[in-house]
Amino acid sequence: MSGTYTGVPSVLAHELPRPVPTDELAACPVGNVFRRLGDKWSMLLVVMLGGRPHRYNELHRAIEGISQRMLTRTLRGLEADGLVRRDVHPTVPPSVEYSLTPLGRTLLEPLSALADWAVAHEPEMREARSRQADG
Amino acid sequence: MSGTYTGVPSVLAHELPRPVPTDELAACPVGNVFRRLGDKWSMLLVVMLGGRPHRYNELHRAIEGISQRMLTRTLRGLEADGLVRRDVHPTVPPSVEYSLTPLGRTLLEPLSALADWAVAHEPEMREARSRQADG
DNA sequence: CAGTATCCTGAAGGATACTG
DNA sequence: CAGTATCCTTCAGGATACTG
Repeated sequence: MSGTYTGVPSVLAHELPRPVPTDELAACPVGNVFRRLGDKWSMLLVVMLGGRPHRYNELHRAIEGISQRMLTRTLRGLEADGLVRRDVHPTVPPSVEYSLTPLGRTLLEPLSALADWAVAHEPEMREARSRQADG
Repeated sequence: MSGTYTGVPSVLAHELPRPVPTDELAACPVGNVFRRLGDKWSMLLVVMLGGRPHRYNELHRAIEGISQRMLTRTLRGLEADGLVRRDVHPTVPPSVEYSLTPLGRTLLEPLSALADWAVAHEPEMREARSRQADG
C-alpha cells in the first residue's frame, strides 16, 4: 500500500503518508457534513426530493414512520443548509412545495454512490452480523 | 463510478416514475446502511483505517474527542458488520491492530465521493446558514 | 393543508474509575 | 496497552393536541 491507492479518499490522499490528518479530519468539512446529514431522515428526504418535488403532506404520507415534527424540522434544516427549497403557493388551502436546490442536486451523485454500495454490500454486512451471532 | 448519471440515484431510478418507493426505501438496504454508518464516529473510523491500520490507543489519541467507550463500541460495531478486522498480537504488553477488511475497503470509494462533496460544498452550506441568520 | 406547541422516552454518547 | 464497568447527561425523535 505504498503507492497511490484509489481506495483512499482523494481528499485525504494528498495528506498521506502522514499518520492521517486526524484532528483536522474531525474538525473538517467532512465531519461537519457527515454529522449534518447523518440524522434519521435527511439523506432519505434528499433522495426523495431528488425524484421530483413533493408537497408537505405528500412526504408525510410517503415516508411511513416520520412524525410531523421531524418532517418539519428536517426540511427546515435542509432548507437552512441550502439543499432544499420551500415554495409557498398562496392558494386556499395553502400549498407548499419542497424541491432540491442546485446545491442539493449535486449531492445526489455521491449519495447515489453510497446507496449503490448499500444495495450491493448490505447482504454481506448482514451475513457478517449473523455469523458472529452463531460463532 | 456507477455508470451514467441521470440525476436520480441509480438504485431508485428503475423504480420511477412512481411517487418513489418510499416505505420500501425506508426498509431497504440503503436505510439500514445509512443508519448503521450514520453515528458519530463510524465513517470517520473507516476513513482513518482506510489510510493504514491503527492500534487502539493510536486511534484514541488521533481522534480528539472520542471516549474510550465510544471508540471500543464503534470499532466492535464495524467489526461485527465485517468492515473492520481486529488483530491481537500476543505480545507484552498486548498490542491490537485494527484494519479494514476487503469489504471495508470497498466502502472507501463511495465514502470518498461523499467526502469530496463535503470539501467542495460545505462552504456553500455554511454560507447558506449564515445568510439565513441575518435574513 | 401545512404546520406549532408540549410533553415524554430511549438511546447515544461522555466522564470517570478500575483491570488483566 | 487495551480495554470494562458505571453512572450520568443530553437530545433526537415520537405522540398528541391544537391552529391559521
